[in-house]
Parts: sequence; structure tokens; C-alpha cells
Amino acid sequence: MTQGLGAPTAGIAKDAGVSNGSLFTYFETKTELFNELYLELKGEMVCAAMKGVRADADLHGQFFQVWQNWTHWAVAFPEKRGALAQLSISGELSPESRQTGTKLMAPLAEIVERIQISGPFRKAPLGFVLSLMNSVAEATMDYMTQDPAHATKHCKVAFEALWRMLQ
Amino acid sequence: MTQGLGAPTAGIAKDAGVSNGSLFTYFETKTELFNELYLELKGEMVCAAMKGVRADADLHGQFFQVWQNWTHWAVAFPEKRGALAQLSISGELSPESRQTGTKLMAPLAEIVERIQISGPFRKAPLGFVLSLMNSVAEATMDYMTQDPAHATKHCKVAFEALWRMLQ
Amino acid sequence: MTQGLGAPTAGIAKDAGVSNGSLFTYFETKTELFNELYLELKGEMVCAAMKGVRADADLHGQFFQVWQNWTHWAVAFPEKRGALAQLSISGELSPESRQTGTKLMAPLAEIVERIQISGPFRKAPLGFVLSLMNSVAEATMDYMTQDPAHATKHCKVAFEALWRMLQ
Amino acid sequence: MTQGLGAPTAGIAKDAGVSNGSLFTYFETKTELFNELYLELKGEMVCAAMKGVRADADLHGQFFQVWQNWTHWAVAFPEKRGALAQLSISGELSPESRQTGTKLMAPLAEIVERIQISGPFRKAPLGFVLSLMNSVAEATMDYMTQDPAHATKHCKVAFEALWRMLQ
DNA sequence: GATGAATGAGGCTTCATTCAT
DNA sequence: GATGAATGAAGCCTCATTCAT
Repeated sequence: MTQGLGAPTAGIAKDAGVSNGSLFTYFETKTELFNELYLELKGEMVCAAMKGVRADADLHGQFFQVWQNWTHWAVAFPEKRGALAQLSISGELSPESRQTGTKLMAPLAEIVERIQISGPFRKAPLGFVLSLMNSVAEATMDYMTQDPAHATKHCKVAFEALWRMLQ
Repeated sequence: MTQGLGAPTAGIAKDAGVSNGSLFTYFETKTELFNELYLELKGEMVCAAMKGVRADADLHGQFFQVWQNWTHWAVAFPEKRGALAQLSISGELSPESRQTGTKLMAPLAEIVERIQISGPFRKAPLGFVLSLMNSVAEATMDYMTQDPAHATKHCKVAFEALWRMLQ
Repeated sequence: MTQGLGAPTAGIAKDAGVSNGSLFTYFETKTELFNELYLELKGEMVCAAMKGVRADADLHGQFFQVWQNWTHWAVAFPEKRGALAQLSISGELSPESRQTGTKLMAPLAEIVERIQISGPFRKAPLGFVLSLMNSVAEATMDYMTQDPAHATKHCKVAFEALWRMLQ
Repeated sequence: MTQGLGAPTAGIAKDAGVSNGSLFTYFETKTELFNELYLELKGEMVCAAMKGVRADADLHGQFFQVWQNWTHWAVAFPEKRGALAQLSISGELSPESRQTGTKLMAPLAEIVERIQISGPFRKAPLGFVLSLMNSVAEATMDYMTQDPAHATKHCKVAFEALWRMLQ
């Protein structure tokens, strides 16, 4: 999980505290393992991002809460975020996994959609907006991880930038 | 180049029109090959981005020109962009290569710096801003590639969003 | 039993309607299983071959009866015959199993011995004659299985040839 | 070549005096290796069997010459014969290989055909007769190998039996 | 310098066997 | 005694790298 995609299954098994052989009682294939890991991590990420978001808060407040949760999760678990990033780009993911992954993002997507409606992205596809948000998040997380002393500051600055972008 | 990082050197050699063995007279190591390829591609990308940028144009105009060049290069050579993305994330790059890569971005960085000075990112590190711009570019390129019919539209919308973000 | 010798024990167990683990309460080892299976099948084969053989019939009649029973059993249970053939050649059988297997063939051997006494094989070792008979049987079974429409014909033709050979 | 089908490729490579990896520059797959080995051995066997057969000799003489050559080859190279036997039964052979193998037997088949024409197998399929001959040969080879002191005797006795059978 | 066959270390996966339940 | 999940040794095959030509 901590390792790249080229990581030997032997190492992955060891990290998981099971024997090499056991890995293949849980997952038919290394690729299947990666697909499931992707969904697992994505789910965890979304779950963390949505934690404590009050339905009665205003949109800006809700979004900021999500943003904070999200970026802080990434800083707290850099290996998980790294794995997710690698997996997303890897070409190992099946279309089904990608689709399921997109569905897992629904709670986040819903908020973004509400922001989008009234702004300059009114006519743009939701997917595009989500993709932009995601990219900004990635860059922000990188910087927060790199420079943890100012993580809170970077988080806030980036949020305001994103808000300007969308609203 | 067309292939992922896991591509056998034999295949890479064939694609490049040289023999398997010759590859290793040019590059000591597969890793070295990747490092050089990274710089090669990054250089080409920056070169493409800066093409025809008039020093006497205003900042907005210069930046838009760069943005257009850049995203269109990515759409025109998706394998090159893909390779660059994979390489950037791969862990195969040496710190030296990364640093050299950053230097290659200097012409672009200079323009961004001039934008940054007068805007909300005034106090943020230049690297952060560049990283944000890069992310937005990546997302935009994805969408343009995915939906080439509206590529020009997406390019423009994203630029305006980015401009709102920075300015 | 339906499968080759390379068949996983898991599959063998499943076919036999017991759990993977239980197989090893019945047999210490896969090899032991094969040895016992060999004797089981050989016994069944001989039993089938000797069915309904009248002690008061003449030698030719008795032998033809055996021949018919034998070849028809093989056609009726091709997997059993196949397993037996594979096991015989496999190198998994212990000398003890081979010897016991030979003893199981005794009823058949006795008939062959009585034929041999008065014919051209008078001075040849019984084992050799049995081996020849066995080979002819194998070839016949193959052809009967391959071309079931003429099975009876092939069976008869081969028997006559064998009889010419021995008598 | 000396070993069974379950032999590790590592061992096969070592026996052949090449590295484990090199095996797979010659053969794509272990199965392919077996298929080619089968044809190689079968070709060699037929070649040995036909050596010195005079076209102007009578049928009986030609056939006896072939029979002697054939069985003596088997005694001289028991591992080759063993490999051939294992391969024939293994289920690893492709239909193409089997077919090619049959074609390699053509010189032998031609002689058998000339014998068959005038005898009791007149109406039987040639394939059946060849198969019977093959089986008798196998049994004979076994016995000659087991009891080399009387190999010549066994060879002759079996030939006469076979001739009685066919003629 | 170019070639491509040869190498062998290492990866993914299978499977006979064990063992806690 | 039955079960089936867990184990890890071992097998097939890939591929970065070397080297004789």
C-alpha cells in the first residue's frame, strides 16, 4: 500500500501481515488487488472528506469543511494518497473500478454541483469541474505535505483560489 | 514512449528504431533513459508552449497564448504528455532531473511570476502557484483530449477560471 | 479421476465430494492417493473383465468373453481407463503398487497362460505375452472409443488378430 | 529430455546446456517445447527405423528390417522412447503436432499398408493397424529393455507374432 | 559503434500440505 | 473426524543487462 505499482506481491503481502500465498486467496490477481485497493482508498478518502459536514451550513461553509477534511486526510496519510494517485494513472484500473470510484465521489460531486449552478461553469460538464477541483486539491496536498509548517495557510489560500475559480 | 513505464526495453528500442543492445550504448540504464526522456519531453513541451509568444503583448495576452500552445501540444501528442505524467509520478526521476525540469519551466515561470505579483497569491511561494497552474492544465488537457469536439471551448473556459484564480 | 495427474488436489477433492482438507485424512500424500487409485481402478477393471466368464466354456470362448468385457468397460469409462494409463506411465507408482497391480491381473493371466502353453509363445515369459495382449487391448480400446459406431466390429477384428498371434 | 513432463524448465535447460532464460528464446512456452521435442524425436525414430531398408527386398524382409531398426533404436535410447511415450499420452500435444507426427510415420505406414492389403485387415482402417503395430512395438521394446540379454530373441518372437497377426 | 542472442535474477502465481476451529 | 483458510516452496516466464561478433 505504501509502495508503488511495481512493488512485488511478496512485499505487499508482508506489509499486510499475511503470507505471499494468502494474498491470492483474497485476490485472484495483482491487478484485482489494485482495483480493490483503489476503491477501498477512495471510499476512505471520501468518508474522511465528508466527516462532520453540516447539512444546515451554507454552501461556502460546507465546501470549506470538505476541503479541510480532504486535504488534511491527504497530509495525514500521504502513502494512501500516493497510492491513490499512482493507481489512478496506472492503467491497471478496470473501467468498472473507475466508474465505481466516480460514484463514490458522489457526496462531493453534489456539493460541487450546487456551486457550479450559479457560477461561470454553469454550462460546463460537471465532470470537468470535478476534475479541476481534484487537480487543485492534488497540488494543494503536495504543497501542504512538502511544507507542513504552513499547511493550514496553504490550505486556506488554495481554497479561496478555488472558490474564486468556481464562483 | 507510447508505452507505460513497465514497457520492456526491447519494445522501447524497437519503437525508437534501434536494436535492443544499442539502447544501452546510449543509456547506461533504463532509469537513465527515463530521466533523459523526461527532460527531452519537458523541454519540447515548454518550447511548444512558448512558441510565438510576443514579448510586446500584454500579460493576459501572453499568458493566453502560452496556455493555448501548451494545451494544444498536449492534445496533439497525448503519448508524450502521458509519458511525462507517468514519469513525474514514477519515483524513477533523480532529484537532479527534477531540478533541471523545473529550470526548463523558467520561461513559463517568469510569466506566472509577473501575474502573481499583483494578485491574491502575492505572498504565496511561486512554486505553489506553478503547481496549481500545472494541475489546472492537466485537468484541462484531460478534458480536451477526452472531448476533442469542444477542445477549444474547454481550453478557453479553463483559462478564464485560471485567470480568475490568479488575478 | 476425470482429470490428468497434474490435477490440483483441491479439484480432486471437489470431484470426490469431500473438502480439500479431508483428502489428507484419507491419504497422507497425493502420491499415496494415486497409488490407491491405481489399485482401485485396476481391480475394478479386472472385475469387469471377468464378469460372467463361465469356467466350463472352452478357452477361446472364455478369452473372447474377457476381451469383450474388458474393451467395453474401457469404452464405457474412458476417464477410468485414461487415469489408469496415465498412472501406469507416470513414475508415481511404488514398486509395491505395481506388484499388487500385477497380482490383480491374475485371473486374466491364468487364461492367457493356458493359451500360451500350446502355441508359439510356449517358451516366452508369461509377462511378455501379457504385455503384448495389454498393448493390443490398449490400441483396440483407443479405436473403439474414437469410432464408437464400429466399436463391436473393431473389437472382434482385434480379437481375431490377437488370437492368431497367440495361437 | 530424460525427464518426465513435470520436469522443471530449469532442469530441462540445464540438461540442454543452456540457461533457464535461454530456453524461452527458443520456445515461447513449455508446451511448445514439448511439441517440438515430440516431432524431433518422432522424426529421429522414423529415420532410424528406415535406415538401410532396401527397396528391392521383399515385403517380409523390408518389414523385418524396419522392426529391428525400430526396436533397437528404442533399446539404445530408452530416454528418448520414454519421452516420446509420455508426450504421446500427455495432453500437451496440439492437434497440429499430432498430425505432423502421423505424417512423419508415412514411410512406415506405407510398408504396413502393403502388408494390410492382402491380409485379414484388408477392410480395417490403416490407422487401426498402425496403432496395433505400435502397441506391439511398445510392449516389445519394454521387454527388450527390461531383459537385454534376450533382446534379440524377444525382437524376433514379437516380429513373428506381429506377422501372424497381420498376414 | 551496432547488433541481438544469451543470461539469470526476480516476479506472479499455483498448489500440496498443515492446522485451528 | 471434517473443514477450508493459510502457508510457503517451487514453477513458469519476463526482461534489464551483457557480450561475442
